Parts: sequence; structure tokens; C-alpha cells
Amino acid sequence: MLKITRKVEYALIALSQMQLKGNKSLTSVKEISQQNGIPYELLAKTMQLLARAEIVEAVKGPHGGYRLKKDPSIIKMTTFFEIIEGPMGFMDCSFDTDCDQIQSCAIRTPIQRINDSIRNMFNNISLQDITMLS
Amino acid sequence: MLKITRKVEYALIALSQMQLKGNKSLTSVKEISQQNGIPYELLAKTMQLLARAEIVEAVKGPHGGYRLKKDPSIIKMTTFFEIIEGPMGFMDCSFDTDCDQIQSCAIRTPIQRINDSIRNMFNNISLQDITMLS
DNA sequence: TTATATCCGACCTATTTAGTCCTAATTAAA
DNA sequence: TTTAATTAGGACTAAATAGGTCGGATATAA
Ligand code: SF4
Ligand code: SF4
Repeated sequence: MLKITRKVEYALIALSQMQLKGNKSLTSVKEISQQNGIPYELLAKTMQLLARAEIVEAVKGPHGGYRLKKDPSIIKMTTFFEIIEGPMGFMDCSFDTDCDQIQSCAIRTPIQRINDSIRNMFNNISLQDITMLS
Repeated sequence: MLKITRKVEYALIALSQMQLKGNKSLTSVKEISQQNGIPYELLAKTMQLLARAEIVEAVKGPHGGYRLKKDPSIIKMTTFFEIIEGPMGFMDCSFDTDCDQIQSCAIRTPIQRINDSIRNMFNNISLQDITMLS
């Protein structure tokens, strides 16, 4: 419960490694997956999500790979999570309205406040805060 | 991702309802499950966890049920979550040491800080903060 | 032309979450 | 003393999510 997924972890590791190399040079999925013991195909798909969202830029062909496209310091963790995993919410009713109890639910309001606090917290953490290890 | 489970929600709803009735009278699982459209057996098992943890007190037999045993204002949400779902952590390495990358992992430290912030947040929210609707 | 990349969907597997079933044990009340 | 209502708890099944794999397409440097 309340865990991040491997895909998110892998993406963070990848970006962290790319930042180390500087954002001029390209880093391939192969390189990242080998150096960190991450399943190639899964990381590849995750990088594709980041490319679609224009977090990184892809260069195809031999000696291709990815490079950072946006400054990680302006990317919120909330955004990052949702690029990879889709809508994020503490409970179902925070992003869809399918719950039967939604009218009479006694805990919805207080728990929604917690949801907001968490979102708020991740809105104030940037990708840079995690990938720039210190 | 980052969602609470139904068991946690059901437990919160149950406790919320019990608090409304006052902590002298007993509330049965049947009553709670019917009034809130919650699966009886699942709620029953969840209440048993709370009883073992002495959050509530059980009374068997006809007209039996549960009543609050501890003051909800002194129970941290962290504790509550872990009673129901077991060890809570943002990633695997925050409560077990089985991850292969644990030595070389570039993101462990910064992400551990986030984990600590979340724990800290839930250490400062009491059960009462959620079950006493306002 | 070939080898090396990303791209992308379909698929499979494992794990976790959610829900069900069945059989005690306890006890108030008929 | 029997019956019905309640909690206790294990075994099981079903559904949803997470994690991982495969195959083929597209682009491009050498
Ligand atoms: S309405 Fe209540 S029970 Fe339904 S998802 Fe929201 S918090 Fe949970
Ligand atoms: S060591 Fe790194 S990869 Fe492993 S669980 Fe911890 S954060 Fe995730």
C-alpha cells in the first residue's frame, strides 16, 4: 500500500543517470538497463512515455538514445507520476465518480483533505529534487 | 498507484459510524455493512484486525458487536494503516532489504526522504481527524 | 545494405487486492 | 437446554494491478 511502482523507479534512475552525463550527450536504453540491472523492454516502454510527454527527446538509429528536453527543476513529481501511471488519487472517488457510496460516504471529505495534502506535497517536489542526488 | 485500500476505507467508515453512536453502545458488523453497502465478510475480517490491535473491543453473542477501546485522537494514521495492511513504505527497500540494486541505487536516498515525509505526515494525523467528520 | 536505435501494441505472468465460504466458539434469550 | 445472533479465523476464488516479454515497424548512421 502507498508504494510507487517499478516503472517510476526505473524512470527516476534513468533520468538520474542521464543528468550525470550532462544533457548534451545521448544515453541509450541498453546502457541504462545494463548498468542498473533493469529489464530492457520495460525501461524502453517507460522511456517512450517520457518521450511522448516531451520530458526527454529521442534520437533514433545507431548511437541514438535519449537526452533531457525539459529542465527537471520545473517538472513537478505529480506530473511525472501521472505521465507514467495515469491519474493519481488516494481513493477512487478522487479521480473517478464510480463509487456507489459517493453520496452518503462519511469519510470522503476528511480523506479528500489528505489526498490534497499529498498532491500538494508532490506539487512542491521537482524531478530535480530526486535525480540530483545529494 | 498511491491509493489506500478498500479495507482501510471500510474500517474508517465503520469507526466513523461507531463514533457517531457514542462509545457506550455496541455496533455490529451487520449493521455497518448494511447501512453502508459494504461486503459483510470483508468488513468482519477487518474489524477482527482492529479488535486484535485493541483499537476496538468485541462483544460476542446476540446484541453483541464492537465498541471503541482506545481514544481515536491518540491513534496515528501510520499505526492504523499498518494494523490493517502491514508494513507501509514508499518503495520496497524502505521496509525490506531484498532489492538487488540497494547498494548502487542512485535514487534511494532522495526517495527515502520523500518516504520519511509521508510517514511524518501520517504520524501527525490521528484517526480522530478522519472519523470525526466536519 | 546492415546494424543499432526508438516505437508501439499485444501478450503473458506474478503479485496484490477484493470478496466469498465454511466451520468454530461464545452467549443472550426463548 | 435449545436456538439464534454474534465474533473468530482459516481456506478459497475472483478481479485488478504491476511487472515483464515478444514481435514487428520505423528511422538512421556507417
Ligand atoms: S466515496 Fe467514500 S467509499 Fe467511495 S471511494 Fe470515496 S472515500 Fe472511498
Ligand atoms: S534500492 Fe533503489 S531500486 Fe531498490 S527498492 Fe530501493 S529505491 Fe527502489
